[in-house]
Amino acid sequence: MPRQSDVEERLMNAAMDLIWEHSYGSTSVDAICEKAGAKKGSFYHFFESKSELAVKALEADWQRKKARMDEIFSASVPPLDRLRSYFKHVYEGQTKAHGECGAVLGCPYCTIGCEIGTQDRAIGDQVHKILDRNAKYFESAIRDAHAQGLISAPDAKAKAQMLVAFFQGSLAQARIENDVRPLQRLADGALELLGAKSAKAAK
Amino acid sequence: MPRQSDVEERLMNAAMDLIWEHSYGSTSVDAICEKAGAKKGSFYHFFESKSELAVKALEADWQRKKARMDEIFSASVPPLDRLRSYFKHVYEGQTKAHGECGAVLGCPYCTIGCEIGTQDRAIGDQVHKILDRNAKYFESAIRDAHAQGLISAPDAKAKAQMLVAFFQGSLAQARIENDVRPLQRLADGALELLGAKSAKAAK
DNA sequence: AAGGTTGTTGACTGATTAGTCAACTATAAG
DNA sequence: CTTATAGTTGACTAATCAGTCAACAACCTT
Repeated sequence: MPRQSDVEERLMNAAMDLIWEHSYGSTSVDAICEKAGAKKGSFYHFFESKSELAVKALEADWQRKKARMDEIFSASVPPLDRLRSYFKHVYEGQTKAHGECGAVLGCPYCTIGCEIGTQDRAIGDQVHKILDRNAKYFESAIRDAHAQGLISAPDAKAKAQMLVAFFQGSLAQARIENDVRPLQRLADGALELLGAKSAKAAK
Repeated sequence: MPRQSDVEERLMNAAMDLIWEHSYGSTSVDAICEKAGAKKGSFYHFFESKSELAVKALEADWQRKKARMDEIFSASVPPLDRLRSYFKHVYEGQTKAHGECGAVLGCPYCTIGCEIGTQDRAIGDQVHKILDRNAKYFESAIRDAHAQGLISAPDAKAKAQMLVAFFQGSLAQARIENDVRPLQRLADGALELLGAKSAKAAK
């Protein structure tokens, strides 16, 4: 097997960065190639279209984050602490990105999904799939919290969807306002939404 | 004063329709002109750029909706009923749009804001302003509900922001999944989030 | 009916877009 | 060392993009 290269990975990373910071529509293949230090011919050697790149880049991005998710949502951690520490992690990540690029960027999946979900089914489905995976972590934490009597959530799936909506809405708000403040109260708001007994008491 | 025309209005309406259904980036000035039955020269007679059109179209869109908002959020209506009937109104509007164009389109403000808020400050600020106006309706309904002892919300503004996040998140979810289901439980979810005493009891 | 203002037209520009392609090069297996 | 394969290159389309412009038409005021 001849020459091995990391151009494919560099292209996906560059694409995620640019699309997240700007948007899918305003990110050109040329710009992605330039940022990745690759030529257009290489781009189309690895991907058959910009759309296909987006789908694969989204998947790769999720896979990169998955390990961290598994750690944060470890079953060995008390369920509400999982949520607390996840929201803290998100807040810190957003704050860091803000420092680096001067803008609060919100959730890349939701932003891309809203932008082109109605036009490009492949990308829309990919985003949907990833958000579902994310919701599963919420769902099992909620189910565990219910089982332990920490909250009352007989329908864990429905509660998880509500929590995802609140979470994604907060991220969208933060992106639009270019302000991390809506994300500061993410954990408290989530616990309040779940009706956690000691929402305010818990430090 | 010579010839009066409705081309300006037609252009703004066409722009909102196309941008809402597709996206800002994938909506060309040519497409807007075609849908409005106008020529490009006319476009640039009324608007100095695509960005300026977007700002004005957003404002005009909000002004069109404002009367309905004032009616729904009338102080003569019990506060929680205002929210209930608003969410019902949104659900019906989304269902209707779905029937007409085959896709659940979510909130145009949020979608546009997420897409280009980081790139075009004028559009981002306009979206921010409109979403703030929307939140004000929630806020006063929540404050009234608190005053009447229907809910406990000492900080009405914070609660309203949470509600906006949940609301916008649900709309984003619906757009991404192309499914109105996340919007069916909007009213119930909102009342649950607000800790309304008779969230489930109320029909 | 004259003149000035407002609105309309379509052809135009130059930049940018996604995507193509044939020739080229590096490499690892035989 | 040979050769098939994987990866690289840059020049190339053809379409589309936002925006320009000078000439033209309709209308109100006077």
